[in-house]
Amino acid sequence: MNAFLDITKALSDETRVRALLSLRGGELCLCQVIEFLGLAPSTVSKHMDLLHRAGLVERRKEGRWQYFRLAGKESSREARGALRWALEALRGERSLKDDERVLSGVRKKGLEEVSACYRAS
Amino acid sequence: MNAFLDITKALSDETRVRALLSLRGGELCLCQVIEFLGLAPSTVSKHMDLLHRAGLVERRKEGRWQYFRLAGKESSREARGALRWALEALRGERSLKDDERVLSGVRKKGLEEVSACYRAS
DNA sequence: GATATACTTCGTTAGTTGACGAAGCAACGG
DNA sequence: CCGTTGCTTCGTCAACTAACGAAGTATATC
Repeated sequence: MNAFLDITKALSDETRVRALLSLRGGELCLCQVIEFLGLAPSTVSKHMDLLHRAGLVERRKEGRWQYFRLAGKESSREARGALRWALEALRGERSLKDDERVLSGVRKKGLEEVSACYRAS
Repeated sequence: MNAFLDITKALSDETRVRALLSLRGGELCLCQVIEFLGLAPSTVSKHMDLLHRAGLVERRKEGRWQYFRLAGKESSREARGALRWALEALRGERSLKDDERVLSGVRKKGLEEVSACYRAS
């Protein structure tokens, strides 16, 4: 029940769902998610931590960068089931079209450029 | 996205999840859910309304009684998918064993007896 | 080492939520 | 009608949460 509630709570905030879906195209560095969402680093860090603790997202540290990707085979059965459902339920969601556009921009930039942008704000 | 968030928010509260699962054995009157949860009628009414608005539950009014049952074919594709996932994820959940016991007691009682009990509290 | 960079932790603040009880509404029973 | 009963609505309160910025930590780079 607790694992289930951790998952549903993680999925019950729009910002977190957008962050989760931003990983559909593959792994992203935290600074890329920050740029994508346009929120304060501390806020995004906390969101990603929540997604991770729910098991929906895996993290990988490489130097100073924290990379996140969607949960895979290493994650719990419950988290993978939730992820499968969420991705299916939100497939083609119209209200997320803008996000996809912004995201492809973020993905094209190098990490340095993204970081510079986040530094400037 | 809004429909999705309505569903995840509905599922992100333990009490609501317990109420939802209490309908697995078939339709229940609100007063039975009240007795099952042991909460104030106004509180339970609001919880069931939220579940209904998320599409996870259908309601039926018969005289003074409000009956609730799990979403069926009349509900949205999204709600049915969510329900399928939630039921599967929580199948056999150990922490809900007590609930099942209490629930079978509530189901055995007639509606009048349940109401009397709820009146007394 | 010193500086910068990527991220996290902490404290604050505004808005949300779950609980309750009181009062209201609707349907049945006298 | 009039009271009772099942449920809903409303106002209140305590607890939680998302957002921020400031300060802290860890990892490169000079």
